Amino acid sequence: MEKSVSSSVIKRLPRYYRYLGELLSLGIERISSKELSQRMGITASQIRQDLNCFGGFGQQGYGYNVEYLYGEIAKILGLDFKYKAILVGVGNIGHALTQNTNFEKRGFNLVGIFDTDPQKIGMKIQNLTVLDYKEIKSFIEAECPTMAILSVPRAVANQVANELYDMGIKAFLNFSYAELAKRDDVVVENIHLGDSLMRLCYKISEKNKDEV
Amino acid sequence: MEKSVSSSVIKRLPRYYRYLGELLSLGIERISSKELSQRMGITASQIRQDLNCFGGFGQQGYGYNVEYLYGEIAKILGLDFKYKAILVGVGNIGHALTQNTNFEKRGFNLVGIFDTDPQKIGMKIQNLTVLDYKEIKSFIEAECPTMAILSVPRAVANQVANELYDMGIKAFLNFSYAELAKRDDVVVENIHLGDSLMRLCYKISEKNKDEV
DNA sequence: TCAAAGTTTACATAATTGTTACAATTCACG
DNA sequence: CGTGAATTGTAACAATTATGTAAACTTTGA
Repeated sequence: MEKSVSSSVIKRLPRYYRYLGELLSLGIERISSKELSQRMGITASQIRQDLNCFGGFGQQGYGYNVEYLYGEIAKILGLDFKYKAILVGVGNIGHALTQNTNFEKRGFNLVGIFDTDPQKIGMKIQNLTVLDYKEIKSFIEAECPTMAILSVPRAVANQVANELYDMGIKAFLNFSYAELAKRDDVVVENIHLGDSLMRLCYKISEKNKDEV
Repeated sequence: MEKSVSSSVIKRLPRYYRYLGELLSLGIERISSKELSQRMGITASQIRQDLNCFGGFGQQGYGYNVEYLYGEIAKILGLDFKYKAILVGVGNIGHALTQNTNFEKRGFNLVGIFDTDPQKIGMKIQNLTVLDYKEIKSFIEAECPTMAILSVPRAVANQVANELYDMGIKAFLNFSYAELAKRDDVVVENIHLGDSLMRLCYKISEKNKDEV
């Protein structure tokens, strides 16, 4: 097994990808770590070191080819393979996600939407129909989705996650305020909006202190 | 000026707050760093050191009083003061936010909602009416909000942020895919859903590699 | 009242992460 | 085709962050 790459590096990868995508759409063909560092506000050497974790994508005296690097990072992130995803819980956040997020460009393919609320079951969202949560087991058995977007109330989050786990889902994008119980064979990305708000609140308070 | 607390510590504070809130609702009066560490999955030593950045909230031989510590962290985060916030852009995400997020409990008070779309202007959301973005200047002058939740399309994000900056807003919760230009006197929390998806994609891909 | 058990605090140590510096390489251009 | 400027890749160094632990303090129970 290769030496694993530190999570600090992984966290930065999507940001590199984002910037490269923009450069690409601007028609820029090549970029040096120095110029990219200025745009991104991090040091050039960090960029070089980060990228070197995965191989030498640059060329001395030339820099990095934007299109090539963009493609390589996509491969590293695994965006070239489309994992099937389901959305569980059509709350406002869940609904919003389906509209705004371009899953296809980020490694996923949304194949099913589920809820328990009779009012929501049957609704058309994008090109999908909201299904009854009761049917989720047979759906998962048939479709074998890899990932579930969990957008259910806090109180039931862990229960639902456990049920899905037993049905074979080992990856979650968790929007619920609850913290999912940790398991070795499960990967989770949490999006805790409340935490972000509180961090922002802290920053504002700190800034105000300094100014007084 | 006191020595500033590292951002690693700050990032963890909301999570402590969340766990303490839960303990509180469970009626647990006191907790040791050891037990909390087991629940949270981090070392006891880190918990103690993190908390000690802000003062000695614990008592040797006793542990930490949950209610007291909860209150102290709220004070540190600045949640006891309610900053006025406005929502700019009633996209799906923006709309969802107003429904799901309990701003009041996280240091903010939502006082205005703005959009440019005539179809949305006039809509009632919670107890607020969506106002025309054209009116935002006079509104800001009158109400002096501290923070803006930016939920506008990528293409206009930086322009809107600049306009708001000129009107006096120096704190942003940014949901747009764009990266806001950095300024010294502005604080920003970014929520890049796409990045989270890609990180999750990476984790899934890595896990699959290991298993092969 | 006293001793033992438990726990924080404070600090020393270890591990991780980021930066600096420079040799090796390539490009650009006359 | 040769020289100089540009740029990466990488090793050594510095800074930050996390962990382990001894000393001091508090509670508890007999």
